[in-house]
Formats: sequence, C-alpha cells, structure tokens
Amino acid sequence: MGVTRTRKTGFATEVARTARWGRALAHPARVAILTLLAERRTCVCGEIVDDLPLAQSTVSQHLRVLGEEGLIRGQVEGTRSCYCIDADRVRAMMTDLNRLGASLERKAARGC
Amino acid sequence: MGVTRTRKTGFATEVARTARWGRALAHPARVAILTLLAERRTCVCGEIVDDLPLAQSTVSQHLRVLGEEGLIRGQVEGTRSCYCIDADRVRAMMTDLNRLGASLERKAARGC
DNA sequence: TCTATTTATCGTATATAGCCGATAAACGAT
DNA sequence: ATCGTTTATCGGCTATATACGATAAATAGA
Repeated sequence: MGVTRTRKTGFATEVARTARWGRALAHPARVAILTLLAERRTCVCGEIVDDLPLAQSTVSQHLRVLGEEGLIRGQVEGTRSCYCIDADRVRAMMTDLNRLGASLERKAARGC
Repeated sequence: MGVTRTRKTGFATEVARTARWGRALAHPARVAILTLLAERRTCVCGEIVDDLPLAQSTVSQHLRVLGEEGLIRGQVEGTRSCYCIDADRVRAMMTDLNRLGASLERKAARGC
C-alpha cells in the first residue's frame, strides 16, 4: 500500500482540463441533457427526467456532474430546480476542444 | 435478471455518437497520446510509453481505445508499431463536437 | 537457432461510474 | 400543522474503466 494506483497526475494541466471536458460529455445522458437545455433555453429538473429513459435520481447525478464542470447552472424556484446552460463555460470548453482539434488536424498523418 | 441495468440505449444516435467522442477524450492519457502524436507527426509505441507515467500495457490499452474510435491508426513495422493520427476521423469528431457546441452557445441561458 | 527487443493481450485487482429505490429536505398549498 | 410535490442525497449493487505484471507473439539480429 502507499502506492498510488490511479494516476490523475503526471499530465499537463491543459491536457487534464481537456480530458475533464471529455468526461463531462462522455455519457449520452449528459449530452442529451445539454441538448435538451439548449432546445428549451431553460428547463425544470422534472422535464429532463421525463425526457430521459432514466430514474430521477440518476438524472440528478448527471446534472450534478454537468454542474461540477460548470456547464450548467441551477437555481431553486420553490420546490423545483431550474437548469440552464452556462454559455461562458460552454465557450471555454469549445475553445479547449478546438485547440486540441486544430493541433491534431494541422499536424496529421504523414508516413503512416 | 433479464433487466438491463446499463442503458446505452434510448438516446438519439447523434447524441450517442457525440458521447463516444467524449469517452475517447475522457482520460488525460489519451489526450496526451493524441497531442504527442500531433507533435511528432508519427510515433512508435515505445516513445509514447516513455512519454507517459504509465506502464506499457496500460498505454497499449489507451492506444486501443483511441484506435477503436478511429482517431489513430497503427501499422506494424518489424517488431514495432507506428501510430499516427487519422485526420479524417479527427475532423469528423470536431464536426460533431462543434455542432453540439454551436447549438449550446447559440441558445444559451436566458431566464436562469 | 538462439537471444534480445518490442508490443499486444491476458489475468487480476481496484477504483470509478452508473443505476435504482428509498429517504430526506425544502417548499407550496390547504 | 399536515399533505403533496419536487429534487437532492444516501445506500447498495453492478458494470466499466484503469492499472499493473506476466506472458505471448512477432521480428530483428547474431
């Protein structure tokens, strides 16, 4: 023991940050939630639950993950929670992803 | 038994496809591999192993994941394996991710 | 042939993710 | 105060992801 088995460390911060965006998008439920939120501009938790083939508690967890990455914001309205997309964070994410994508496309295959 | 517990299904195909891209990028090692491959244009497996704080077998697994999504291609050269980025697939990925990003940014927060 | 090198895969262990039902917490309405 | 509604969190379980060492497979070179 004493040995770290999971290595989240040892990577450049930009690389790690990009991977976190990846994680946020790594489940179809989360992509679906973002898409739904975009379509409706804003949305109460229950509407999201109705739209997904998942239990309410599961949806709540996915909402939390998206919230932890800042991609969505929630605000309590009485007994309900209203969620919406945080455009600034989405832009930040796309900036990172596009930076990666651009560098990959620019210097693509050659002798392989 | 007989009950499906993991639900990969019940989501629109485009949503699922985007989530798969997310998964591919969801680990810093994989982002690091792509970045390294871009820097060097092409790269032998051993060089990647040397560049990452992970065991050879673990790196090999990450290479496989990236290969399964088509983001990289490998070709055997003697005892070595030479990997490179598949620019077409990267473009396809960025198209999907940007389509998502654009729709999220366009219809962003309003009353939340 | 024998050896060294390189890489993929196997076996196994652990950590994380994901799922659900149940419950708690907060609020509105009566 | 009580009840119903809504949502977050807890507990427990299963599945997947991640990690490593060991081994297999393939090849280059002596």
